[in-house]
Amino acid sequence: MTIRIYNTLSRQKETFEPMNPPYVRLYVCGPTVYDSCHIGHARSTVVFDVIVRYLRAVGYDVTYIRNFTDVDDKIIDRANQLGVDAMTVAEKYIAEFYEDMDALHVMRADHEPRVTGFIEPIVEFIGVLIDKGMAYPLEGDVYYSVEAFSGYGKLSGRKLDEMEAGARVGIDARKNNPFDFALWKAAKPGEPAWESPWGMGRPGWHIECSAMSWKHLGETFDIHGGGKDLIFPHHENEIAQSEGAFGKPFARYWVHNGFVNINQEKMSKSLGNFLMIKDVLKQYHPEVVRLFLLSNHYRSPIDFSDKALDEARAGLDRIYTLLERMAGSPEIIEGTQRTQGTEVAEEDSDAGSYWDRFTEAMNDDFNTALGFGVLFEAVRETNSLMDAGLSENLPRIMENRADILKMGEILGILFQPPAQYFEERKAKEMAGADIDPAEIEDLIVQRAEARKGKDFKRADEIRDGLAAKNIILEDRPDGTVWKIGNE
RNA sequence: GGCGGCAUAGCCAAGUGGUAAGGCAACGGUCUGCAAAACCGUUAUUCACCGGUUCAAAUCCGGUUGCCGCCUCCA
Repeated sequence: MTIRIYNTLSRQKETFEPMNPPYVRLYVCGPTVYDSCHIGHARSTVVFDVIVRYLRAVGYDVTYIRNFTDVDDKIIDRANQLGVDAMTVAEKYIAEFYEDMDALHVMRADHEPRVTGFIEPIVEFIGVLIDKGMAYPLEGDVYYSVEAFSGYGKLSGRKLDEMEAGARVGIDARKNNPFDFALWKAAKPGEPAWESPWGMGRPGWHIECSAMSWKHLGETFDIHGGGKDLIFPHHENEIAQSEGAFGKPFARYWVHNGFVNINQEKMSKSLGNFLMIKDVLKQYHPEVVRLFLLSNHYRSPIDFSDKALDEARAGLDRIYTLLERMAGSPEIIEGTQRTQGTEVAEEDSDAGSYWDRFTEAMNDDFNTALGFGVLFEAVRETNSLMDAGLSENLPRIMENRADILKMGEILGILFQPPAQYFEERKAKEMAGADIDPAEIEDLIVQRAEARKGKDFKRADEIRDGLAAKNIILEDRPDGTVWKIGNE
């Protein structure tokens, strides 16, 4: 089994060969906690969540590090606005991050270091760079000297002498080179500050990731991830710091996820169209959001819209409808119990299965969009087998069921009992709509009476009336259930 | 100005040399009192356009058009 990963550093897909199999060391840049998480944070976090789940599922022993930037200009600004201290702001948004990501079924990383808990190694790291002549103190700040690192620009494909200094930000004449960046910032009055050989201050933005990955994963590690926007300058600067300090390659594979646009526009402050995760979750089930985020390849842009989310929901409904159908079948429930002890043997006999096709998709640069294609094919075949005859097709149905759930586990969906999924989906939508469950139940009873008396006109009136409110009735062998439609 | 990406059916989307996955939507059929769900079938002789390479190209090369991202703290 070979996994191929697109490496930003080489701009091509490469065969993934960890330094020390089966160990994989992975570092992903986490959020700066100065505001609520938006849908873009969700994409990055969910994408790497899936990558970690997959690597583990195929046998790698992954050490996953994701940091919190909990001291920074923006946090300080926000604290000043609110009249609280920076720590209070950071704590609030770290708590929110966990709320949002837990809801989205994102696993915790193995270590989630915070900058404020990492000052000592950061100071140590800066000291190494100064000793090597790659950084210089300047009036209480410390700057990295980009000219001292010959590889500067290799990740983002830039050359120092071709970059337009000051294109967006005024040039600081004190620096040796306009692209020199701060490793340490002297404290201004009232700002959070720590002692250092250069005076009271705090770390620059980029140094934390070099220091944290160094302490947790070593001088060289396997995969470094983050959003595309971090390629320059953040990741470029991390490379300069870490390779400058240790003279060894830093991360071997660089993985960057694309952006989420909102109705075809980039999310931005000026447009005021930041879409927060917590707001999206008020309207859509978390697994719908995950399905949406994973329905495009992780490197492509993805466009958020109600229509796109509604389609994702229709797709997820389809899968859960099958699981619900299975949950209603005594043979399958019995089959589940029977096979529970024989999981390992089942996996061996899985050659050529949907799961195998799914792994092929995932092995090709984590192609979750293709993976969903396999999942939906499995759903269709399984429905078809159940239509054709449950008992004669039971072994195959059980096999498909196991594969579907296994794929769901990697994608981070299908974790709920189907009945609960449909209940929660209903609850989400009733929150914003004028729907009274008791009234619906009452109408269903009335309709059942009418049907019993062959008064189909009355029965259809009730059903059509509900349909007008986007409530769909399903008459099943064991009674009538209602669902909210996809409008 | 520099660097990079994208353009596939009504919509979303996978597919990087061997003859167009999957989802949503629509229509027809089976099932049903009628529906819903499910299944079957139909919906791109064609992958922005023009050239070229090749036995063979959505896929490689050159050009044109259009859209987008990055170029100092935004995932």
